[in-house]
Formats: sequence, structure tokens, C-alpha cells
Amino acid sequence: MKKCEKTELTISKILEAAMNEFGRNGYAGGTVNNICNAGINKGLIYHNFAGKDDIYLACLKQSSERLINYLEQQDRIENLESYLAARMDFFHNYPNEAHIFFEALLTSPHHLSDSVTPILSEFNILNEKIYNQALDSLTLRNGVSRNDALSYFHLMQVMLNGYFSSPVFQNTDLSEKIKKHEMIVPKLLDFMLYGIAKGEN
Amino acid sequence: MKKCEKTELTISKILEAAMNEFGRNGYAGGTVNNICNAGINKGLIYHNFAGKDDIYLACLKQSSERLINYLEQQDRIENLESYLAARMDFFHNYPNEAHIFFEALLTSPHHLSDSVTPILSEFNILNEKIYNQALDSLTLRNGVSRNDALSYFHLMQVMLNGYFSSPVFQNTDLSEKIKKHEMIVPKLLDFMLYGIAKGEN
DNA sequence: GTGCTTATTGACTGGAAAGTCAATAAGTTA
DNA sequence: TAACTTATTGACTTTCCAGTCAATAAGCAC
Repeated sequence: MKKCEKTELTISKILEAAMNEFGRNGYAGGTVNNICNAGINKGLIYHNFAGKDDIYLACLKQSSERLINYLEQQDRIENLESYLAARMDFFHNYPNEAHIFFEALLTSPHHLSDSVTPILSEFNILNEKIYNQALDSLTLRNGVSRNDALSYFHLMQVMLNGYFSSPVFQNTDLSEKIKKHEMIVPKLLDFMLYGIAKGEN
Repeated sequence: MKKCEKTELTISKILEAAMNEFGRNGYAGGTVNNICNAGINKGLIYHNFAGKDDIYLACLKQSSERLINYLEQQDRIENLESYLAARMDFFHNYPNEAHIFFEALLTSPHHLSDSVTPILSEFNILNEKIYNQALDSLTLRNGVSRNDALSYFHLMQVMLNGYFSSPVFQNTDLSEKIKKHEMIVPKLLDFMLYGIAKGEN
């Protein structure tokens, strides 16, 4: 095997173990030693990464890229319903990515915020784009401004991400329904859109 | 000063420092040493508490009690709008309590879940009561079941708690509006209720 | 005050964590 | 193949953290 290939393989092995560790235990709760216990030599980790923070940020970056990739591959992504459904799908199928992304979004460690912000901003830009597209195809009911609706969408995002990527959600009615493909997203979205739009959506 | 008074004062001092520490850094990120650095002797902490977990659970319990207390003191608590507004108010004014409560709700450490659950359940009971009361005074629009509406309310809760208790929220438009008392809650709630109820709410 | 209990102190321990390093194995280039 | 560079190893150091403990100070009951 070529050298560069080996290095790449090593790095991806480390990242995989790290995703598991941080996905399970979060940034503060996760340890480099645990990553080693997945069968990777410690020195090798520090040969490829500058330190714990560096590994964590790589995981966050990978989570973000996978999420955005996943979303952009979807058909009809400009449709808010398929967009949100895809997002929930992703968080449901990739719990480690979900947890890492979510923790960074809500409670990332203070000393890392400068590094975390740019990673998260790509997702924010995509969101903004989709939300504006969705708003273009809606007629808002009286008393609802475009800004109101945007705020509303942002809150919706926290709600969906947070709820469906969190442990609390496991073993709830909603979780079961989604597993059984009695998909409730359309219904929820219907409730929400019905709240701001004119007429039937 | 009386002995029992001193002990009480000591405990409340420890708790205050601990609330700061866990509120800032979360359970895994918070350390007993940092609590000591607030001017409390370490031995004294362990004289009054069994360990880090014990301190943390006391903080969580205090957060929960303060939240529930705050909510129950409100006028017209049975009204969903004032209820949610009060909740957001609380989280906004008590960021440490908010963060601790929120972390426990979403990502409490695995080994503590048995101790955390009963503390959180009081809040859940209160919620359930309010939600049902609110539903009694609403006529749901066609195709929306009572269960749907309850799920919807629960999601709303995560959304509001999560969003308004998280660092991401700081320095956002919404945050500014709330600080300036251009309270946006009624509007949000209106959107939400309009999504499930028949006619104008 | 005397004897007793409890509060308080700070130095201490053991272990686990992040991070280092010299030595070796394995590719790479000439 | 020889010289060189990079990957890999495991033992090592340092730092930090949870938790302990013997000694002292302070309230309390008589």
C-alpha cells in the first residue's frame, strides 16, 4: 500500500473512532484514551492531529459536511417539506453526527467557539437559502411578516434538530412512529405552515 | 451564628458556585476544583455532599424547583400564552438554571439518568396539565387529533427551551427583541395555535 | 469552663487524562 | 541496496481531577 493511502486510511480510522466517542459522550465527556481503545495507537493519533481539540473539530467538520452533502443530494430540496424530512432522516440515521452537530450548535465549549462558528455557518447559509425559497412560494396570512416567518423557521430548525437528535427522543411515541414509517413530519409541517400561510397549503 | 444556620449558608454558597460552574461548563466540563476556586474549601464541599454527582443533582433539583416555582407564581398560568412567555422569561433571566435544566433534558450523562428522570418528571407533569387545559379551550381543525396537538406542544417545548437557553441565541434578532420587550412570544404562539385550531384563536 | 459534637482547613492520594518521545518498522527515492 | 523519510509503537511525563484525612476551630450542652 502506498504511503499516502495508508495515512488517509489511518486518519479515517481515527476519525471513525472519534466520531463514536464524541457522538456518545460529547466534547468534554469524550477522551483520547477511549479513542485509543478502539485499536489505534495514541502516538499515531498525535502524529496526525494536533490535539484533542483538533480531533473534535475534524469530527464536527465531517458531521457538517455529511449533513450538507446529504441534504444537497435530495430531490426537491427547495421544497420545505422534503428538506425538513431529509434533515430529520439524516439525524435519525446518523446519531453520532447528529449529536456532535447539535452539541456544537447549542453548547460548544467556550474556547472553541471561534473555530466552531465558521464550520456551522455553511449550514446556516444553506438554511437561509431554502427558507427564502420556501417563503417565495407561500402567501403569508395577514399580520405575518416575512421576518416573522423567518424567525419561525429558525425556531422550527432548533426544534427538529434538537428533538430528533437527542436521547430524550428515544423510545417516545414520535420516535416509534417515525421508525415504523408512519412519518409524522408532513403533519407537523402542515401545522406549522398552516400557522403562517394564507389558505390551505 | 447558629450551627444549623452556618451549615445552611455554607451549602447555599456551595450550590451558588456550583450552579455557576455547571451552568457555564455543563456536567462533564464542570469541575469540583473550579467550585473551590470560588472561595470554598474542598473538604467542606465533600463534608456536605457525597461527590460531584451529588452536587450536580442538587443543582439540577434547584433549577427544576426554581423553574416550577416561577411558573406556578404566574397569573393565568393555565393560559398557554402566559405559560410559555413565563417559561421563556425564566430561561432568559436565569441562564445557569436554563443550561443545567436543558442539558439534563437533552443529554444528561448516561450513568445519572436514573437520578435525573424523577427530577425532570415534575416539570413534565406540570406541562402535561397545562397542555391539556389549553387543549380543552381549543377547537382543533379537521384532521388534527388531540394526540397530534400534544406531540406538537411537546416539540414546541423543546424548541423554546432549547433555543432560548442556548448560547446560539445570544445576540440574535430574537434575543434583542425580547430584551427590548418587543415580546415575540404571542406572535409565535399565534402561529403555532393557528396551525392546529379551527378559526381565529 | 469542660467535654462533646460539628464545621472548617489545606495538604495529601490515586488514578485518569492529555500529550511527549526515543526507538523501530515500513515505505520511498537514488 | 543504501540513504532517507515517514508511519507506528508503547512506555513515559505532566497535569489535572475526584476524593480523603488528620488536625484545628468553632459552636453547644452541662
